[in-house]
Amino acid sequence: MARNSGKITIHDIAREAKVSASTVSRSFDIANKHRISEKTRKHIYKVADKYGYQPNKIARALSRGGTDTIALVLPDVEHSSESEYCTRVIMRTVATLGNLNFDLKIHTLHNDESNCKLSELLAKFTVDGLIITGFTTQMHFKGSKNNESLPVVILNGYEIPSATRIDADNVAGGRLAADHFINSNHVDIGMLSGPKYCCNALDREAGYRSRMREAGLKLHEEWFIPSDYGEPYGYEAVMSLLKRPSKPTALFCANDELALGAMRAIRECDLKCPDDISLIGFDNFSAARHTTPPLTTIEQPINIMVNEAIDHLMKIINKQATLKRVVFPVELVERESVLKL
Amino acid sequence: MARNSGKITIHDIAREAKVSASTVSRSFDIANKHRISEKTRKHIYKVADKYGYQPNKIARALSRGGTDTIALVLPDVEHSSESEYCTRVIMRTVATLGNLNFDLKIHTLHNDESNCKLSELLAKFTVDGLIITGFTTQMHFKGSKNNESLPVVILNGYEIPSATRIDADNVAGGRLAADHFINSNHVDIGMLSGPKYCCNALDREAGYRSRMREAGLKLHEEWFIPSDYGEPYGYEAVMSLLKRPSKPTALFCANDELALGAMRAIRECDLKCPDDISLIGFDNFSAARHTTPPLTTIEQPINIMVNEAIDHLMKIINKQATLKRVVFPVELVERESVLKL
DNA sequence: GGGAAGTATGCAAACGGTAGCATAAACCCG
DNA sequence: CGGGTTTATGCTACCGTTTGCATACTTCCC
Repeated sequence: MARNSGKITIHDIAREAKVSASTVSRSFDIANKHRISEKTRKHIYKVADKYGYQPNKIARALSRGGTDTIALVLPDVEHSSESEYCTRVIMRTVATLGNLNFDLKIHTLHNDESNCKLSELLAKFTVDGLIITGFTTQMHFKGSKNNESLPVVILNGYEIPSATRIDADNVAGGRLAADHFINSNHVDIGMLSGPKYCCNALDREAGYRSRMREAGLKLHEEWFIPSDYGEPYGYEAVMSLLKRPSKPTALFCANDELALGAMRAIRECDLKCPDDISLIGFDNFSAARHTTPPLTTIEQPINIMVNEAIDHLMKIINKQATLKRVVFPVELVERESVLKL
Repeated sequence: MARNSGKITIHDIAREAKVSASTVSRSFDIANKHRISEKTRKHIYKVADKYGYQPNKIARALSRGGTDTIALVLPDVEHSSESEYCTRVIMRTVATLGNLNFDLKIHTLHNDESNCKLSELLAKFTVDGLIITGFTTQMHFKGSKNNESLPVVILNGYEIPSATRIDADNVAGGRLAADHFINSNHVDIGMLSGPKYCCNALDREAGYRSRMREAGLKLHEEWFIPSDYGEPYGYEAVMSLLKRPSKPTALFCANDELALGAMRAIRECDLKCPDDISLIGFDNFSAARHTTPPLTTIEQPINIMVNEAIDHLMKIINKQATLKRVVFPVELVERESVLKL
């Protein structure tokens, strides 16, 4: 039995308005392709309003063959350090989709889905397209064999064959950080380099190192400390670092949370940031402006990136575009956590 | 033209397996109501697997009259202080729904939707139910006239007629905070009382005041400072407070972000928390354990509340339950931001 | 061994729209 | 004014499932 039985349908309106169902259908076709006289449209709208009629989207989807819904696929992490990132992406996505009259579904990925075919995911989620974001480690999806481009875009994540990939220029971000330290005359610099398995952390480190090399700076390997993302890890890393005889004067942190932990460690060792140790973070998450001192950090243009992701996804859905790779520039937002020597 | 043309359908499988479409359909009916011989089921599964067939959920939805998806409705705030809350609720919701084979949609509310009928929202979003969360100010939805209970639950938000409401016991939370200060022998206590229009802040304040009154404490109205939620507001409030001749020895903050701002202000005035001013927050968001000092705060059982919301929503959808009002107990998690006098 | 009871399957009518084709009406213009 | 073009609408066959009812086939038991 239909759960929504009792609902009024296009036929009720047609009967009441003394027109055919097609006419009613056409009068609700937003893209006014099928023309209809303004008079009947008005008339139909009046009847529809009177009965509170709304076209049934499911029937429409079945008939048209598109759900006007896309899914945002996120890592399945309840205690995610990424909560701010997730929320920003979600909020921006619903806002942008809203203008396009698209809906948004949220899915997380379970292990048994991590190596199925992307096209199966689309069917399973009942959506027209996918934005997969935040998966920084390798994924094992199978693309389409015939190399047609699927309506899938990877946002800030590990590459998937036959899907468009959009992310921030993490390498450039690393270079920017190194640059800023170098311009402030720091020489003994290190890095909380983040997770070894995480592509964005790796890129940030690569950029940082390459700029250091260019400047002829010595790379002290013992000052490159990998760890998971998360405040406590930054804290621990810096705590252990500060016990050593020789310390860097500046530390680039692969994300802001690590920097937060670093700050706490510095404070607890009765040192001061930036006087004793300068810090640069990455992400410019909201807390960064309220730390003591406010954190200098690297920002990626998340909103723009999300918009681009959606824009391109729509083009693929409408068969107006295919594969693409976009990298967005990042920028350094300078606050007070770096000391000029 | 159907966008997903070329997909293989139940009829393809039927033809290939030399059975009727109904038989294929029945073999995919999880709730094995329509019995089918194990032999043919196996056979059909084999064929289906071979062709990678998945039943089309849209057609199923149309036929059955239910989408097996619900929508989570959130406030439309990109720079939300609530990002951690949102993410936690979203993550918990997808996880729980996943077990029920339900999908999750995310929607925000625009002004033009703020006073339509709930049943229209359900149709517009194409979902079987709604969880509306985080709207702490009054909403103007119209319920159902015939007083049947709609599949809508309000989680942590302002009441809506004819919808189930679930939230934390904010009043008790306020009492708990006052209690803790009182047990630590504080007498001159105040509150960053949060937004005046926000029902949970109001409840927290009411509980706090009532416990103070019971204990015979003097209510210094000038130490009750309302403001929006957000770190900067806490900072400003305490900054202005600290300029006054007489100050409280303890402050209850309507949420953790306010407490964070308060801590910063205290630090910048060269005072110390808790030595000079004790602080209690509300929410126990993740940063609370990493502040200096770690923040004593009140925690609401979000995961349990979300589960209850979904559980009850499912019951309404299946017509097994109606209206309900649930309040969940909160608890104080003690850390180091309160000084024992 | 023949009817009752149970089981496995097929048929066809929904579910609520959309859209191609056909038709009718209106308009245009030499 | 009559044929050509445009515009507005109706008819009907889908879209891919589910499901009530009918049917055919088994079992079973007296």
